[in-house]
Amino acid sequence: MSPMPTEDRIWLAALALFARQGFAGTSTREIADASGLTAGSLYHYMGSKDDLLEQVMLGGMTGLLEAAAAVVAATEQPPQRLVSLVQLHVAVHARHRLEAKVVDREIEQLPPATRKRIGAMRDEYEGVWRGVVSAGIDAGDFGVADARLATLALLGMCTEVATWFRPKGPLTPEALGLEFAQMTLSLLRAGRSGVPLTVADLEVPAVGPFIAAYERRGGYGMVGAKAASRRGA
Amino acid sequence: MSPMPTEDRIWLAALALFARQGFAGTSTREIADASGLTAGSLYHYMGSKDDLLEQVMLGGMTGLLEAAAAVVAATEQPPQRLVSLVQLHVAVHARHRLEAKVVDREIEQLPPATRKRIGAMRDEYEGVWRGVVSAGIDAGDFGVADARLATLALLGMCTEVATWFRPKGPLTPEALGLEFAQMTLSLLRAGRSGVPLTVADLEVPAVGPFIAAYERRGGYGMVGAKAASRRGA
DNA sequence: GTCTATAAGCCGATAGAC
DNA sequence: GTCTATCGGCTTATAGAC
Repeated sequence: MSPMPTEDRIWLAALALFARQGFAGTSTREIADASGLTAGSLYHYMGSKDDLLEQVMLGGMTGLLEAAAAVVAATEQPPQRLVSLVQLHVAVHARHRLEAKVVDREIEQLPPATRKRIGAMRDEYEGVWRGVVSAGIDAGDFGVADARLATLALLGMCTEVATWFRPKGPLTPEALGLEFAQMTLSLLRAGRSGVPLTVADLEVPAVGPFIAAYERRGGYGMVGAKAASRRGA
Repeated sequence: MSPMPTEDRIWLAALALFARQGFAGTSTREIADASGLTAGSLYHYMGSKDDLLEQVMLGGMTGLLEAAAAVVAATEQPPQRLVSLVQLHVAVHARHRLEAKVVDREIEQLPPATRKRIGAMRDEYEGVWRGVVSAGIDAGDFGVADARLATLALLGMCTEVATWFRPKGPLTPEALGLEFAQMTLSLLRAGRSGVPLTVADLEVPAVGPFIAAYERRGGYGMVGAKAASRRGA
């Protein structure tokens, strides 16, 4: 087995520590220890502790936005779109739960400029969901009245997956996404003329490619951005 | 207007700072500044920064557990029970969103002994919900198959309220709780022989007394526990 | 590419004056 | 009850040897 590159060891160590203890609760020495380095050596790979967080957040949000765009491009009707968005969000929050937890909880730790940028991306992502829910209500696909409230409820239930999912649990990320998609349709009272709509009734594209779209840019593996980070600084 | 007691100013300042920046991201000097004191004076009121967090978490979880017990005592059928649990949880997470956010996110920051204690309380609370969902499935009130999954989904959607609720928004905490209760029944596919059950069909006790049960012990106002904290130390 | 050594500053907490 | 002053330790980050 080939030894893991130092960059990746740092990335994974930081992700695990930030997810468990929070960004502010993690010292550079802890990251160094967990990576098998000393504190000073860390700065050969990263610009600063802040830069490291910025890259985690930017990578995660970029991946999520691009994957959501892929979902919208591959589907047309609100029910299919929403089912795919939920499957994607849940599977990503299960497969990459450490990264997702950091992205979801550490926005306030970013320096103001970056915080605004990430906040805007978060708003855009939420807007995609709300747009689909709204369109579904207008088209008579969903029986709920308040699109904003339903969207917030759905995002909440899907996002919290990152806090409780365990890889050794009974369900794979993809199977979990399917279960949550069904609960989503129930919550929205999806259906027409009193006949409930279930996931089984729908032709839904496979989630795999959407998860792949997330991992293409959103996953780890681009830690070698120290140069880019220094250029930006 | 009577000036706010120093204890309460410290409590509210710490709550606001812990909620926004996290426990680890907040210094005792910041708490002191926001309370109109110097760092040293803080220790006339608290044993340590850890003690302060412990009191927030213990107070919040105790309040939630006692209020949930009041719900269980005041209702009998699973649908009513769950509707009341959701109304309570949502209204408390809206009315006391700073405290709720801290309780929900800062468990890992506690020293191990306290962490275990709070973790056990959290498990107990989740167990109450799961028990009601399970009982409802067994009784034929709910159409979902997996009680564990449904419970996690519901707790997730209700807990996230603390992150997005704004007091100046369109809904009061109580009205929001009612909307979430309805979405809960939909998600669970509540009803019998194909006829959906709505909140309007149920006789549900008023939430007010349950919220009051939370606030009796769970709210702020018992900061004067420095003595108690010192006794314990 | 990794180390040691260290700078400069903030941290939680205490002592003691008033 | 609040202050000032301060301790020892830990923080992020850099410099320079190897």
